[in-house]
Amino acid sequence: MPEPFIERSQKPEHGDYASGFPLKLARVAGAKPMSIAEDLIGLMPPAPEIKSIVAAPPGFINFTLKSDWLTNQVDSILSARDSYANIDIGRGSRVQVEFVSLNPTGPLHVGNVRGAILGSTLANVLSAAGYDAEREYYFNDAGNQINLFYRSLFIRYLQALDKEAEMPEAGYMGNYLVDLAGEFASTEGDRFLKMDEAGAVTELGKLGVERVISKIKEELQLLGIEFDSWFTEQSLYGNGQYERAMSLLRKEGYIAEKEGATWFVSTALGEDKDNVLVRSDGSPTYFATDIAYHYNKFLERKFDRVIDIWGADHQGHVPRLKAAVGALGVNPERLELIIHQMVTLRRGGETVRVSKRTGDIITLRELVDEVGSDACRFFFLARSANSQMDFDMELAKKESADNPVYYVQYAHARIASILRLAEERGIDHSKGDVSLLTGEPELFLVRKLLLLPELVDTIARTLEPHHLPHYAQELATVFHSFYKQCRVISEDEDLTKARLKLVEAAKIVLAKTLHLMEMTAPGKM
RNA sequence: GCGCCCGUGGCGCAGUGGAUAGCGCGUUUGGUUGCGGACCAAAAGGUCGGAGGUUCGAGUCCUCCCGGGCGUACCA
Repeated sequence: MPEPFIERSQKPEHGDYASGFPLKLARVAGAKPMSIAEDLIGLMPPAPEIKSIVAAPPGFINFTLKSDWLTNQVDSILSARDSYANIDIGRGSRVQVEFVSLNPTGPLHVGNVRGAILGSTLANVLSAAGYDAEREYYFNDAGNQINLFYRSLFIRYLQALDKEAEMPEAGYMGNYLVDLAGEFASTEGDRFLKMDEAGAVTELGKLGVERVISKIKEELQLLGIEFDSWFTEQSLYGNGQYERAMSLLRKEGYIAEKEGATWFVSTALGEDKDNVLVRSDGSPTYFATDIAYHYNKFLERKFDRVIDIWGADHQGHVPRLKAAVGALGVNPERLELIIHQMVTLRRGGETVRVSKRTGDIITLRELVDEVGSDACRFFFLARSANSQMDFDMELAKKESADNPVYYVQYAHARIASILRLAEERGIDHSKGDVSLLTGEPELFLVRKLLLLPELVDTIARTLEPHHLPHYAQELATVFHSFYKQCRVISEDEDLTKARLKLVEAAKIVLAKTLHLMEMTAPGKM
């Protein structure tokens, strides 16, 4: 027996909502879809919102809403204002969105931008969907890479003070480290030369990490991104969480010692192979600390839902982390991973390498300076996380004038301009009668406005924010079309007031959409 | 080799198993002596990478093949 379902009609001719349920039911019922549709319609009680329910070949049921119910929604939008499209599917449950989480060994580059934009937008949408959403940045301030960073910085520091020193093998060669070391040479002087080298490397290194993190914060701000929490790997060791996570795994029988190392027996959970947790030299792997980190997320901080956003280069890590979370006694479905495909950056068709270690990078700052935050966000957001993207900076700049970004924002500016004019003329539309909005372009616009709450619902469930820019563009199109067909401020005072209400509602919805994407909604352009 | 992702008009992308596959850019043709022309209207342009299969119905699900990306570490 199939489950009944109803969905948005794909075309206006099919009403507002439609169901292909009779087609599904025909299989098991052994009856003709059309007659099932008609029978079902006969069983449905009349509803005040519904104008008509009709059967349509080959067996759909189409529902059309009443115009006065639709236009009344304009008043609802006006009274909801900024909270319009806020829904409550989350019921206040706690969800954590962790993203970017780049190690503090260098500045953010374009490869990190995609995750940053995805994560911040998702967190916004989840908040609107009634979740208590927390944005977290996790950074690795322990382990191999950070030691290498410490050493690299120290060598650059020595060089900045005209000492002979050679960079370590595979060290961080980027110019930013040279600059950073130069900064420290002038602000800190040569005081690190006077202590023992190991201490100096660590102390200078810590200063370096601090500095890099504050730069990362600044850069994220350029895209409007702020985090609620900055979580350090060190803290996992500081208060024993690492040990607790490991001993829990051990207690559950998922740990084995072999070949001089400590292993997570993921084969017991259907994985292809086991994974090393503690190397034979006694140091924990990234995997081990990631398990401890997720132990912290679920068992210490008790998030109901955890979303990690990773690049495709970490995709192979997903099954074993899920297995590990399960081994900790947490339902792995509570951990959701968004894997976004890689971004290749181009400049006029030429691929730009984005390796931190070789140093040839285009930073987030350069990207935002050249292309602009709004355009960046729209561009990156419009593509589904599953598809890889080429980002050509030349093209992005060149096309920006004909960009959907400006098309959408222009609609908002236009609306603002109309409302400004109405205000200048002293028109008070607060008592406007929305039932006068009977024209097709008006109702079409109302229908479009009503989609946003459903979109928030969809995105909160599917974690696919790329629908947002597409909706924004459709909404702008419908508004522009309405604008062309319906003069807002006219001699007809009552109609003017009614239409001003509609226009203001459109402004609220468009601004909300832009703000969910963390884009600006300009009053003028 | 194996695993994950992608392949949709010239280009860039949407498309919760459903009705005639959509949108932007580009191309062509029109449009305002009124609220912002950064706009609107219309047209041309598709055997949805290929072949099988499941289904009343497949761009969507399954199998195989082709092409591209990313993995496949006692790196992160």
